[in-house]
Amino acid sequence: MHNYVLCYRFASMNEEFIRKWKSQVKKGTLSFIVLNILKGKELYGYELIEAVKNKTSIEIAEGTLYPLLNRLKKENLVTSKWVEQESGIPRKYYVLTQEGINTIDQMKKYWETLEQSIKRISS
Amino acid sequence: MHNYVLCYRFASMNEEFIRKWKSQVKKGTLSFIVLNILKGKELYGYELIEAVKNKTSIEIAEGTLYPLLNRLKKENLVTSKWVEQESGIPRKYYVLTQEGINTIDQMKKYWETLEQSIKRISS
DNA sequence: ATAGATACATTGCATAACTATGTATTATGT
DNA sequence: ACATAATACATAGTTATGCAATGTATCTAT
Repeated sequence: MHNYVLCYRFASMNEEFIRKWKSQVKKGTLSFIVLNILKGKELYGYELIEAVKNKTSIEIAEGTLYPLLNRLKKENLVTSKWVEQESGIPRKYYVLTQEGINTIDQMKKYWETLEQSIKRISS
Repeated sequence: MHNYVLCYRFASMNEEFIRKWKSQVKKGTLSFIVLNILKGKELYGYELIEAVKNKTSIEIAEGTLYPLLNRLKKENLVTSKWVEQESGIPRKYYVLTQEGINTIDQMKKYWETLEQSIKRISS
């Protein structure tokens, strides 16, 4: 009985660590992912959550995305425009700026170096 | 004159964004990197800073590494042992635990999925 | 002797993901 | 008709972690 309890505790500790780790990995990668998705086409916030999930299996909360989009806007990497709908709530579409495009290029360079380094040491 | 000043400001804003972004990318990747380096052999703290720099070009501050190693220790992913030197300050060597090895495997699976997703959307 | 490298460690700040919560509209099921 | 879920925006507070700054102590080279 004691053993079962202990096993459960160790297992959940590890899952907890992995859960927190995945959350930390998102810091930084998420802005890179969102900018890359916006490179293809203009999307609105709620749609972006679905797009990120479909393209990367990463599930993000609304409380994560909206502040992120506001930061990107503040940094002049994206702009936004309200678009009225025939029915329903208006949508705020996000558009990459030229500075945003330049920034993605710099991010990509760093990411590729990092990715290859990690591939070397983790194989 | 004004133009020069403006250009400089825009450039530095972007560099500042990239600098902060790189720092964010480290959150999460760094623990994965350190664990992977320790998989090969036991290292002490100061040596790890050099190893990370050599293998990934990532420069980390001591104020980053030592708290990180303490967290990994607290999570039972590594243990440490003091090793006296013939001359000089004793070194604290870090050793992967079995739980640490298991955790790396789980991290690796997540990382590879993420890496491939990002490769798809960023190319 | 003084500077710099080696080797450990902690404190406080900034950043960003996440949970919880809030508002408002539309669609769906019973 | 009414409740529930989905759509669509947003913010406040909590938590985790990188980093600059600072501190202690030893060894080496000039």
